[in-house]
Amino acid sequence: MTTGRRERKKAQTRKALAEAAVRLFAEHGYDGVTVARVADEADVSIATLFAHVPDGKDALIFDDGDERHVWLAAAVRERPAGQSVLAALRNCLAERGPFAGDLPPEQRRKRDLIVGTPALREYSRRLWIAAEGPLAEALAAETGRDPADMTVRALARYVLEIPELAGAEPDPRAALDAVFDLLESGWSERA
Amino acid sequence: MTTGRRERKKAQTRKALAEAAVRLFAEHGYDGVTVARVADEADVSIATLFAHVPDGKDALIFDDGDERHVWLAAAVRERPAGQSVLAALRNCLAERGPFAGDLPPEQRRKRDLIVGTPALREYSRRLWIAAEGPLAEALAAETGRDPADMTVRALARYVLEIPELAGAEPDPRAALDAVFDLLESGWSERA
DNA sequence: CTATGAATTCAGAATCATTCTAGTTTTTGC
DNA sequence: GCAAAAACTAGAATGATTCTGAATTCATAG
Repeated sequence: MTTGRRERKKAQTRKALAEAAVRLFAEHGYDGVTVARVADEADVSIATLFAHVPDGKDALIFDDGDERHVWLAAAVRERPAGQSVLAALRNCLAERGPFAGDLPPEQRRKRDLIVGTPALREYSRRLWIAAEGPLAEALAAETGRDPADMTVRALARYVLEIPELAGAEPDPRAALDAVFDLLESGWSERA
Repeated sequence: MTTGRRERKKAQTRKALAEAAVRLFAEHGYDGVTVARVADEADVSIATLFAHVPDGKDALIFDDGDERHVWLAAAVRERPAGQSVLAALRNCLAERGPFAGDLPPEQRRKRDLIVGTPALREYSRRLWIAAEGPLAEALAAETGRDPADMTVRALARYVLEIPELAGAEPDPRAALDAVFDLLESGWSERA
């Protein structure tokens, strides 16, 4: 039921829009490209562009980004026995987003585009933060707390803030580790 | 030199804009008010409105917000002897923003407006985050570290994220304390 | 006091993102 | 094949923001 011609075409158009946007943004800069130009390039009308990307211009290049919360919660729930939830999240993040090691040049260009464009960085952050609720629930479930516990919510938020916080550092992986260490041990530990 | 008629008029107009905006936003909702309406209410042209508030509609009601970084850094630097930097920041935040105890009804309305309006909340967060650099510097100076140390930057960021994170909780003050406790002791302490 | 240059103001046009309208074309389920 | 649902489109409308070019006001050196 998710594989009719309809669904296929929809996904295809969405991808065409994302690819056109990445190409154009990379070449002329985010502000140097109008949504009309992207629509043209993908050969759809402006109205159709917004039908496919209701969150607007920022969201154009984020073809995916709707399932972060799925694999984040999974990483917490299905971690190896004996591993802490934070260790699981650290490993999970280390492979994703701005922390991934060597990417194909295509994806590297896209990552650089995001990191170097405030509007896109901001939207990327929103995508991460959108997983706060689900992640907090998973954390609460795994550690036997109330999902509304402020401590759990704060931890979820702080973890999800890491890509934006550490993603632009010269050595993102080292930065990632430093922040996780802080979250694990707290500040007073090292004062 | 900062007290000519010019400066006075400028501040006066800025305040008129902020007050008009708060009143109209509170009455009709953020999206129910156009900048043109606010300009009218303050009896200036649209162009003048943007000259006074270059950051746009979001920024209209934040007449102040440019000196957070000053009193934050001061709170850290001039804390009582023996007090930790985090304790100083906790006390400092406890009196400000969404955590302030009993406010005059005027300011309460404004605070509720911000908390209840996504666009304003988001802009408020940006104002807090803008203090990250200065706060990180102050923290580094006080604890003998490199201001570019990721740990210091992360701590600054996490502290500044607290108003947005805990400000809408039923008991903001308790939430504030919970988050500071997490930052102080770390997660593993309570796993 | 007054001329002059900097800053402020304004009306109105122009851009651009986003939404709305209303009508046309596909796709799907039967 | 047919009717309803879903997608598409051109074009108009809205609203924020910027730009232009011409007044106005202010500060102040002379």
